[in-house]
Amino acid sequence: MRNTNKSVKIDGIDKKILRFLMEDARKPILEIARSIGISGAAIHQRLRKLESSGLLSGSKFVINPKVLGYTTMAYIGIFLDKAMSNPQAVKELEKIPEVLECHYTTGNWSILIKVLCKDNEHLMTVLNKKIQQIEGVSRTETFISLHQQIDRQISI
Amino acid sequence: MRNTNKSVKIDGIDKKILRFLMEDARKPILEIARSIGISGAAIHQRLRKLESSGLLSGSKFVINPKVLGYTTMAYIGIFLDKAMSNPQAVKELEKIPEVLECHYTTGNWSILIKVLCKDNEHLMTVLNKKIQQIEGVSRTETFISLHQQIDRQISI
DNA sequence: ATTGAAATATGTTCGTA
DNA sequence: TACGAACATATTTCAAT
Repeated sequence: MRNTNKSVKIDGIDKKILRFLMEDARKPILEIARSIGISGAAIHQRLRKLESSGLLSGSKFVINPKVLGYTTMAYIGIFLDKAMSNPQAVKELEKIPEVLECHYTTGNWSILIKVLCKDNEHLMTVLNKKIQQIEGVSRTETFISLHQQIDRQISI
Repeated sequence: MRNTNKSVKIDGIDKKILRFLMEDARKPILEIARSIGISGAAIHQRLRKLESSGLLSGSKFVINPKVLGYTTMAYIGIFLDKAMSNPQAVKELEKIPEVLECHYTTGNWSILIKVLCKDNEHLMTVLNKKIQQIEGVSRTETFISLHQQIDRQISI
C-alpha cells in the first residue's frame, strides 16, 4: 500500500539526493554518498522511504525525439460537443501515439493536448485524419511550439 | 562532439532496450539482457552507440509533485508587447520556479507556459505577483488542468 | 556485432551503535 | 537514523570470433 498523503516531510539530505537523481537517474548511490558525506547504506534507506512515501514515482530514460526526425511539437485545444463524453474522447486520443499529453481544462476548450510530429505535414495529417475524425470533436485550435525554451521538473 | 543528425537508425533490439529503460531507467542491463536473450556486453555497447548518436539525452528520477502538495497545474498563454523581446521575457520566466515549460508559439500568444502550483491561491499569486510583473507582459489567459489523463514520451 | 570471462564498481542486507 | 562489513549483482573492458 502506497502512502500518498501530503504530509511528506523531506529534509536537506533527501533534497540533495533527489536533486542528484532527478538530473541523472543512473548516478550511483555510492557516488552520491561520497559527495554528500554520508554512507551508501543511509542513502539506500532514505530512498526506500521516499519511494514508499509516493514521492518517488519512478525513473525514465529521456530520449531526444529530434534525432528520430520528430521536430514539430504543438498544443491543440479541442472543443467537444456537449453530447460527447470526455472519457470517451480521451480513450480515442490514447490510441494516437503522437499525443503525448492530454489535459481536461477550464477555459475555452474541453481538452488541451500536446502532440509531437515529424513535420508540419505530419501534424496536418494527425489533425485531419486522426483528431478531427474522433466523434464529438467539433473544432480545434493549434499552437505550434517554434521553440521550447524551458523544460524542467518541480524544484525541490 | 555529439551527432544530432536525423539519420539515426535503430533496430528492433535497440527499441526493446529503450522501451525497458524508458519505463525504468535503473533497470539493470543484465536483467534486460536476460529478458531479450542477448549478452550484457552487447547491450552495453548498443547503449553507448545510442548515447553518442544523441538519441539518449539522459535519465531522470520522476517525482510526484502531489505528494509535496503541488496539485494545481495550469497552462498560461502570454501576450507580449511588440517592444518586448522574447528572450528577455524567457529570462525572467526562468527565474520563476513554478514555471516548468515555456514555448514560443504560433497563434494568439507569444508564449505558452506550463506552471505547477500548490493550489489556486498559489497560482493566483504567481500570476499577479510574478508573471504579470514581467516587463512587456500585457495580458494572460489561464487554463487550469483539472486532470491530466495522458502523460508519456514518444512511442518507439 | 556479439560473446564469455575477468576486473572493477555498485547494490543490498544486517548487526550494531 | 546512521554506520561498516559482508555478500550478491551489475558494469565495464577486452580478446576472440
